[in-house]
Amino acid sequence: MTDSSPSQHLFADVLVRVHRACAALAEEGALPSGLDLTRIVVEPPRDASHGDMATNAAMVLAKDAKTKPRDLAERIVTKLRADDLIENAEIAGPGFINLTLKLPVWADVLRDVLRDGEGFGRSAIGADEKVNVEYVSANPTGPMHVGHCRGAVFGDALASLLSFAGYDVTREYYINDAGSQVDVLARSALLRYREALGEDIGAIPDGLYPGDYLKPVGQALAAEHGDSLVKAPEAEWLGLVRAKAIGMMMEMIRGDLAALNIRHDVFFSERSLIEGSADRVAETIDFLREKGDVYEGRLPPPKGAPVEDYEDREQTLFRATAYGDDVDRPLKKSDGGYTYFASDIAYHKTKFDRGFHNMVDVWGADHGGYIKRVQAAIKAVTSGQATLDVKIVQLVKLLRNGEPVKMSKRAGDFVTLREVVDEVGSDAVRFMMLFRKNDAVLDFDLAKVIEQSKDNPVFYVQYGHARGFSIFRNAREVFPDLPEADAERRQFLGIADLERLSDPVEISLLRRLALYPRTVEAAAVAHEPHRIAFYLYDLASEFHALWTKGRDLPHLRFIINNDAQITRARLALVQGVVAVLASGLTVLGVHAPTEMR
RNA sequence: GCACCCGUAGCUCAGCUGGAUAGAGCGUUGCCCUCCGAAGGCAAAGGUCAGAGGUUCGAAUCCUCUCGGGUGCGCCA
Repeated sequence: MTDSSPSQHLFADVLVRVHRACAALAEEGALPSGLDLTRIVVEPPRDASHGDMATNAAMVLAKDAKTKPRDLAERIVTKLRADDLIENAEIAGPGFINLTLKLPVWADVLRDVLRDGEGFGRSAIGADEKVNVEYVSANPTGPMHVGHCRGAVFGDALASLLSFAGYDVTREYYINDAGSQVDVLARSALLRYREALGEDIGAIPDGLYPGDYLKPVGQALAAEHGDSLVKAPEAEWLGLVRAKAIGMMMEMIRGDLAALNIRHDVFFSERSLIEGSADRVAETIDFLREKGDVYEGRLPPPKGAPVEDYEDREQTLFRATAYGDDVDRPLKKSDGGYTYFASDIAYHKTKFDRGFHNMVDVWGADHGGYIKRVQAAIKAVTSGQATLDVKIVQLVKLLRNGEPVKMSKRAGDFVTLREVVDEVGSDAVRFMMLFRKNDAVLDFDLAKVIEQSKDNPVFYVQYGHARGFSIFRNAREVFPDLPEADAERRQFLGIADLERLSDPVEISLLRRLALYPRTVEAAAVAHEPHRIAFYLYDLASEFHALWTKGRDLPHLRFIINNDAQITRARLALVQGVVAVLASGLTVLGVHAPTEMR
């Protein structure tokens, strides 16, 4: 295969061949022209005995072609058999076409991997389109706790995945620094300030933040202002103390994120929407009002949970129902300030104004009821030109040996993210958070994730990578000059006689490698990074199995002392596995170790 | 009451956006290994995909209803 496609995507290549076969049939008049080919897929068969790949082309096209699926399959098969990639094509079941590829195809796949290394699997489907991924966005009122960490890891991995798939990704954090919560923060900090000046403040009153983490803020304020704020009225110190506290909280949060190997490109301040020369929230409301999407009106009282101080009044409403939401949503509070929703509309409008037509928000499960209104708002504010996909991450149940972990009172009744990362490491946290679909609740067992056993997926996958390097180290008895550096080693192994990899288990492993680019694209399109984690687990599993086979069947060992040729080819296979494991782990933000300690 | 998410093996979960005989790990049971490549291997049992209808060549997947669990429901973010 000399005309390797830009994506090194074997499944995409074969799909092209199938399209070509259909086009040829159309030209001969055996098929109507202008058929919709987009529903045709080429996928791995459930059972390996069915061949290397299967396509549903005949079944999908049969109706429009006004023929029976199996008859049409017959014609497509004739074309496909003439293809230089395809060894054999057979019809099965209701009209599946099972394809067996020519053996050299697998050597070509490995050649691609050896050429591209960790870049294998990189895709261009994103076409450099801009995507904004907003995640974490925790309130700047304290350190991050475990509840935040799943969304943080998920968002970060999704951003990496989209980037790997060819999107131009911006990682963004929305700082909620404008609501009443940050005023509470400021009042809490002022108390710590008085404490730092030597005053006995007693117990922290209800409604204020009790955590010790505000003590450094108090000390910093004392150092900067002496006792000048003690007697000042709140109006004088509030803004100043608030800014200081938010600044220091954000520093702390950035530190927490850094411990998880997470960084954002943009930290967007909610306050910046209304401070300074322009009031972006007012502008946005005016914009919507001109479109007729904002009006003054009344809302029926909410059902279910009774609202204590409910008051039927006329208010400023966004016509969310015109865009798929269940009720219209208020934009102003009774005190005249904007609702959080109003700010959020303006905020998402700035994303659009900054050129993002693709947006992804990562939220906690408790915000699920908020999705419709924000999507409605984005439709209104961008005239349908932008899309927002909201990914909900479910709760994490923190366990230790199966028992729920008690909350630590000191930090203010929550387990901090830092405590967890310090205990089990960023790799374990990240991988386990991603080894589950985002919308399923997750049990996270502090004891199990650091276990060095097959039962621990983090270890299992990382050990696969390390085992590859262990094989390289042992291989130096046969190839003393096997290079240490990745690129050189890939080149060294790339000249191996890869066609000698012909044992069914070796081919099976190569088939798995060929699946990687397809997995990357599917995961990126679906916004589901967990698919990468599961793929890596499967790949590692198959690699370990092959290694183990060498115990009973010495001829299958990677290193065959009296046969440098086959050893080199198998080392190339190991290199392929190592490269893809490293690639996937990098996408997930997990370290790929060269040895386990 | 309404909206959204979920329901798959004893347990924890995948299932590639509608494909073939629904998979994996744990647990259970039975063998093998425990010298040549430590952090084991092989195999078996185990299913009304919550239930009932519908859509079509074909449904765990899409639609409707029912049951069961979670989340949320002006002026918190």
